[in-house]
Amino acid sequence: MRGQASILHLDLDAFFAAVEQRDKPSLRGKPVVVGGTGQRGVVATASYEARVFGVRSAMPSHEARRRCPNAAFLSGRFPVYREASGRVMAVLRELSPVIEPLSLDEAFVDLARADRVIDFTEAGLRSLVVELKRAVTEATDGLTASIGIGSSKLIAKIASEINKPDGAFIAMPGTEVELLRPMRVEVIPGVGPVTKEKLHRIGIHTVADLQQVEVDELVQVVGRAQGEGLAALAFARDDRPVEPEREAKSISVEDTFEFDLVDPRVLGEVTEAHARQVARRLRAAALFARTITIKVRLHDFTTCTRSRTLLGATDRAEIIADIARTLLAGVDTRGGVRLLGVGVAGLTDLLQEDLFAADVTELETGEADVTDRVAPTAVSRPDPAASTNWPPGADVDHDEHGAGWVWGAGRGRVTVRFEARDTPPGPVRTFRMDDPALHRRAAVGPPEPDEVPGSAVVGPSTSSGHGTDRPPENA
DNA sequence: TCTGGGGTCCTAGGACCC
DNA sequence: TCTGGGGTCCTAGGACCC
Repeated sequence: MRGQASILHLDLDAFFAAVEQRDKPSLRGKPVVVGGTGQRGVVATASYEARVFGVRSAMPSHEARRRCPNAAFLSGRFPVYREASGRVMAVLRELSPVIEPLSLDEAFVDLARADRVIDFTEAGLRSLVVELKRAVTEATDGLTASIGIGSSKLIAKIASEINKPDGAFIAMPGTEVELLRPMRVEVIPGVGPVTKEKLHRIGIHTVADLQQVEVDELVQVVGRAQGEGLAALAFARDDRPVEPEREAKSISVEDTFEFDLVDPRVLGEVTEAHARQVARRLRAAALFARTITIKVRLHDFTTCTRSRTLLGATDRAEIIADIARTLLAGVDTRGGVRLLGVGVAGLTDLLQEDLFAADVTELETGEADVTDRVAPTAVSRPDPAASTNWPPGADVDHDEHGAGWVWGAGRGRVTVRFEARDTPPGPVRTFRMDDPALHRRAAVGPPEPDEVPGSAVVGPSTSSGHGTDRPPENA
């Protein structure tokens, strides 16, 4: 904790859904749900209109559909979100070079290390917030953010939640403990459903309750690290710095299948495809990994992980794939596999090929891992006429009707609404999926290698700018 | 017809070393 | 012929975050 309210936390409001409403005029003011649209999908973001119906992040999509059948359910356009996020981060970086993005829609800023002189009085911070909110909205063509300012990460983050959406709260030094007192324990980051339940069981419901209890008792209930952490946070004691460049500790790719997979051959192919993707990301980051992990979620939702650590680090798809396959062989998958993941950890930027694993490199060499041989969705979706090529919300162009987005798809047909960010709500038309005049724009979802010749997709796709000619900032 | 995908951090036990 | 301690690395699982 610092003597000044010098940490700022920014949180974009209902970010994914807000981007969709920005780009799809007919959805403005209406419930929008972005997330997995399949049987096993969950909600990533719900617009505030959808939240009225009780739709929440992480809720299964079928439950969201039950609660709000009239919402638009969209599968998400991540290149577009990345582009908007990049613009917001650039605005923050103008304020201070010391920013720590937590995700696409959240970041901390260290105002104490700003390039310019900052007025840390309440009035000064208030006008900074007004200016910042205006800059974010301008840079993103209409998105809003909520901002919190305080003397620590804890307080800044909690403050940004207080007047959400499109709000701000400045917690001046000295007011922190009183601010926290009446709040429920789960406002403290790190207190999830399990910890909350444990605390409830010993009579702790509010931060005030937490302030009364002995550290030893806390440690007994929730463990050493968390107990001591909570005891400090209850009194707003938090000196965690804003860390601009945190290095990645692991890289992983996983996939939940529409139907449980049983066929060991198919599981092997998925493992290999994931391994290739992991290797590609390792190489893109110029990193090498020493530990290979697989994650298997079985039909009954039990999850197990298996890992092996090599003597030296690698970035080779064949080695990662071979070890992953060996690890998978040690798991009983006969009951069916719901999710399969491959990950790596122990990352370094030095190459040191494993002596034993070197045996398997003879299996395959060369550029075989540039494209996926098996797209997981292809194996999990036996139906070739499926609408996976036309995910709801995806950008399309029609030779005659122009720019639009996928309203829905099925039975060999695609319904498109023709509108864009700067047009009025547009008309809806239906086409055959193989209509040659109809084209997908942004590459969202399963990789389509033919669309991106010779290069992996890095950063926003060229089509994601919706008429802007600005180059991507964060590629 | 329940329950994503990408991560981080912590815990606990066993091997191994000094 | 009794049972040290500390430290590190590895593996597996789990809570939590957005």
